[in-house]
Order: sequence, then C-alpha cells, then structure tokens
Amino acid sequence: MESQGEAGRINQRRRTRKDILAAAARLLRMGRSPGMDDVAAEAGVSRATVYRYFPSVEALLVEAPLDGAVPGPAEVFGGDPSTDPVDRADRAEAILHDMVYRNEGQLRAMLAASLQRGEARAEGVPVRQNRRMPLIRAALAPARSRMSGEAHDTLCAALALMYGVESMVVFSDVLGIGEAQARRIKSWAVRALVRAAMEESEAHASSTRNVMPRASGL
Amino acid sequence: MESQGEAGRINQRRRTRKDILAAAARLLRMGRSPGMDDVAAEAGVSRATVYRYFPSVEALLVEAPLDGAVPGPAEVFGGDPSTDPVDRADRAEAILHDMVYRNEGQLRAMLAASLQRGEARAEGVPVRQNRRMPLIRAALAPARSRMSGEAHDTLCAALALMYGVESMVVFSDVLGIGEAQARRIKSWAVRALVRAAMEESEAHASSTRNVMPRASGL
DNA sequence: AAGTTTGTGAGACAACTGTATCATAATGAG
DNA sequence: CTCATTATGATACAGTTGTCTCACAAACTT
Repeated sequence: MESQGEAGRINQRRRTRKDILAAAARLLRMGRSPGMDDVAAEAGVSRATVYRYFPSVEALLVEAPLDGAVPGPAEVFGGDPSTDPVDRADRAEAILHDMVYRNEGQLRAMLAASLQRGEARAEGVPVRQNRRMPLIRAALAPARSRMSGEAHDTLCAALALMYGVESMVVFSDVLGIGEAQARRIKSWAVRALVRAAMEESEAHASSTRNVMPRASGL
Repeated sequence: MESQGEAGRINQRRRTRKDILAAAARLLRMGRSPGMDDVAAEAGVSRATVYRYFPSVEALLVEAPLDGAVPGPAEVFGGDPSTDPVDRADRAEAILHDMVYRNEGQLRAMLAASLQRGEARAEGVPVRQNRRMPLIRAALAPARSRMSGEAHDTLCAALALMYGVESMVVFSDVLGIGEAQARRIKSWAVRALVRAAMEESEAHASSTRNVMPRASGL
C-alpha cells in the first residue's frame, strides 16, 4: 500500500475519535471540567492517543457533541400555525435557553476557548459557530415582510445578545441570577424588543422617518 | 504586639498589592496573557509573594485595573439636569461601550479567566466585578419611583445583558459586527427596553395586572 | 539598643499540559 | 499465513500552576 494519509485505517481512527469525543461529552455532562488524563481514562485510550487527535484540551471540548441536538428552524417551527413573531421569538429563546443551561459546562469551555484567540491561535481550530441566527430569523419570518431590512437586521442582532451562552454568563457570574429568573427576564426583554421593532415599522409605514439604524453583514 | 491581622504593616501590604495589580494591568495592556512568573517579574516581587495576595492568576487578572477609570454614577450623572431615563440609559451605555472597546484585550482575558476553570470556584474570590449595575441604577433613578420593584429589577437585568463585555463578544465573534454598528444596535435596544418598561408601568398604574416578572437578588 | 512580629525570597514539591521517542500490537495486503 | 504498515501504549521531558517550608530582613514595640 502506498497511498498514505487518507486510506490508512480510516474506520479505526474514526471510531477512536468518536470514542474520545463521547467520553469528553460524558464527563462534561457530569459537570466536571476534565483534563486530558480524565478523557483518556474515560475513553479507554492512552493520553498520547488523545493528543494525536486533538492538539489541546480546549480543541477537544469545543468539538464534543452537545447533549440533545440543537433543533433547527424546521424542527421548531415546522408544523407550527402560529404567526405572532413575539410568541415565536419567545419560544425560540426558551428552546435555546434549555439547551444552554443543559450544556452549561461545555458551552462555558467553548466560549473560553474562543476568547483566547487573542495572541497566538492555531490554524485548524474551529471558530465559533452561530446556532442562534437561523432560529431568530425563522421566528421573525412572519414579520419579515412588514419591516425594512435595516429594522429586521437590527432586531436580529439585538435578540442575538439574549439568545446565547453569553447571557447565561452575565446572569450567573455578574448578576447571580438563577435559571428560572434568567428565563423570565429574557422572555420579557425578547417580547419587548420584537414588539418595539414592529411598532416602529408600522409607524414608519405612514411617515417617512426611520427610527432604526442599519445593521448589515448578518 | 499581639493584635495581628489588621494592624501589621498595612502600608507595605497595600503598596505591594497595588504594584502587583499595576504590573498585571501593564502586561495585559500589551495584549499578553501573563502568567504568575511574568507578573512577579514585572512587579519586582517573587512568585510566592504574588500567591500570598492572590490565590490564582484568574483572581489577579479580574482585579487588575482597567485603562481609564470606569466612571462611577457620580461622574456620569453628577451635574446632569436630564431626567429622561431613556436618554440616561443610552448615555450610560455609550460610556461603558467606549470603555469596553478601549480595553478589549484585557476584558477578553478577564472574561476567559473567569470562565476557565469554572469547577473550583474559591469562596471569597469574586467571580466577576459588576461595574455595570451602579451605572444602570443611576441612569434609571428618575424613573425608579414610577415603577414597581419587580419591573425595575427586570429592566436592570435586561439592560445588563447589553452593557458589558459579553455583548462585544457576541457582536464581534458571532455576528461579525464592528464597533460603530454595535453601538447603534445597542442604543436602539436599550431605548426600546427602557421605553417598554415605562409604558408597562404606566399601564399597570391604572390596571392591576403586572406584566413584568420578578427579579430579585440584584 | 535590644527582641519580637511579619512581609518577603528562595526553593522544593505534586499536578497538569503539551511534545517527543520508542516499542508493541492491531490491521490490511500479498 | 506472512509481512509491512500504522495506530496505539508507555514512557520521558520541559513548562506552568498552586502549595508548602524555611530562612532572612524589614518593620514595630519596649
């Protein structure tokens, strides 16, 4: 055999890699912040092998699968007759809220890893993925035609501030607020923002003044 | 001398502590993420001494002073005749916005440090400083008497999601939005939230229904 | 000037991270 | 089956973090 790299023993490597990620996710789900030794022991492989698949513990934790698949827009609003953007935005937040608090430890690790990209960052490390915007867009779909593009983008960006892990960090670490309180506060804020954007768009329909700033590149 | 603890050599200890924090801030301002050795060398003290004042690198970086003092409520609203909570909240956000983007590197390091080893949380060590709540409270002071305590606390918590470093992380890393855009979006959202809370409170004054959830412990 | 208290420096130490090397065992091709 | 390929295990290693102990020197008290 001369073709190396791709066609060595793909199945074995895939299985090992999957086992390592599963072990990491299992430990993260226990609330621990595992080190390489822990992951290796849990996966039943040696520490050196884990390092052969992931260059650092951060890179490993970032790729560890989340508990419970993050539902896409189709799963959330698929067979949904509701057309009220306020309710839909609120419900989308509730779903992401549950996912975030169920995977708190892992998401914190992922956020921390993405923040250290300040100085010297490796090449292959995956950046941050954006799970929230598709959900937000889908939630606001019924109101999309009633708003200007700028108003829609601004609202999307503002909602993105409340939908992700970062809001949980603020609630927990800065404000010392628990999950239930956080959910109630975000629910109120999300509804207020969507309502405000729609009211401004309606007002804009009769006058020519645009209250909302532009927000492109989303 | 038998009374130890308080009256030992307070001045010396204060000076050492200040030097260590200043050294850490100096290194952070260079964009580095210093370790204990670096801080000790920069401060001109031994590594053991640094550990005598701060139990970990995280605790040290969290307390490191920022470039340009964060103005307190007095400096911002001291000789200020404005009483519109919407404008005041917007202006407070603008001030914190400038501070955040001026200290982006250090604040990212501080945020990462606070997330890093979330497992072993020390007892007396503050996880995060809370610079934003005093400003938010001062901004909303003119409206404080016109709202219920629950409505006020909920609004404060919702605003706290937009005032700090975390919103910058969302804008930059998740949405890819620059500073000016971020400021405009936050300005709109802040104004919309304050306005919504005040309108609901006015409506509440005539009816008995309370739309806003409770948020205590701020 | 004692003598005592107390902050500091120096170094040893275990634990963990990330890298490198070598030997072994599993795998697939002939 | 036989043999070369290759993933893996077992180490050893340097670097860092955080703890600890001991000795020294600066301060305060009398």
